[in-house]
Amino acid sequence: MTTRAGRQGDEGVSQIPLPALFTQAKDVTLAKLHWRLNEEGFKGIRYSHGAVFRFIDAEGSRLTALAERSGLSKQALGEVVTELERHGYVERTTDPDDHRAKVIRLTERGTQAQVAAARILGEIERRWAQHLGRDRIAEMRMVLEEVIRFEKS
Amino acid sequence: MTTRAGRQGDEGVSQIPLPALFTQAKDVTLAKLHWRLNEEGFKGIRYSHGAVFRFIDAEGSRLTALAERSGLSKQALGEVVTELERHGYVERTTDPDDHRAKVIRLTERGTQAQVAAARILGEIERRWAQHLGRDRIAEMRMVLEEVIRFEKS
DNA sequence: ATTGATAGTACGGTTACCTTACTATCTGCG
DNA sequence: CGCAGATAGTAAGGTAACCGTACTATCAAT
Repeated sequence: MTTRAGRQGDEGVSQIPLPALFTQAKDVTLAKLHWRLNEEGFKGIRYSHGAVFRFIDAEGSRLTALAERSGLSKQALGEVVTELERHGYVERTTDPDDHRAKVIRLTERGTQAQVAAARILGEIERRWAQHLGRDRIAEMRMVLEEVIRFEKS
Repeated sequence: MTTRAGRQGDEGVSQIPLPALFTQAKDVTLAKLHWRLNEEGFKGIRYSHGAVFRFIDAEGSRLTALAERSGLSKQALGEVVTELERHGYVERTTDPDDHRAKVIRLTERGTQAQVAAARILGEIERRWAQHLGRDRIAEMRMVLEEVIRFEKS
């Protein structure tokens, strides 16, 4: 018995803790995404900006709506929007029907970035599927979703 | 054709982006781990403290060694150690052979926390295995590791 | 017209890191 | 031996990504 696994109650055995595994997976994926975005000329986009790109409506959304959908506070989201505005990815206009509210809308460039990000993430996943197995990646997705749902309930 | 998937080039389709999936999986796992630790009386342990618990040697380790293993800077790790010291989980003693260096060692309580954390993570994983399938969780682990290795190379 | 809710902003705080000095100590060489 | 250069750790200050608690502007409803 040199290095055989699976004695009896041996479960995980893979030594590396789950949170570290998830964190590293997230990190390598995001690193690649942002590297590619930069490569394609979408400068100044950072991790936190995803909260806007992921949840904004085509016709624009209110700050409060984006905050709720992303689970961030209004302030946190406000800062993100300000940065994206500075970089020309979104614009803030006062809602004509409600002068308290502002509508945040993707600019042409912002839409391009959104499309590019979705495409790049798709490419990353497809490359994984090619190298590690299409079914295995699909399964990983499903199991991750189930795990999240399970722990949240 | 109501809601059937798998037309042609349809790959991920699961709408939720991979980084979000990984992040949520990490978050729910860590939330549960720290909740349980607290429940068992291990107070004041935070996410970042894992860098010490995961990488420290039984005979104690130097700050520099822990920093290297965890990928953090010496300063970042120094702060973490200071906090763990305040909470009584580790102690810092000057290395008798090299007075520049200090040896960081788990206290009795620190070792208990380390053991508890490992046990709890094992329990979490076992529960997933019971509810979602033992093989599926094992596969998820493997695929995650492969994905990480793949993107890092 | 005032009162209470709502949209967004301002200000300050926290966590988890980082970089750039700096001090103390050790090691090797002339 | 004595000093140069490396190494261990600390100090100071900065940044990113958040948070909560005010506060202002506006709206809606009596």
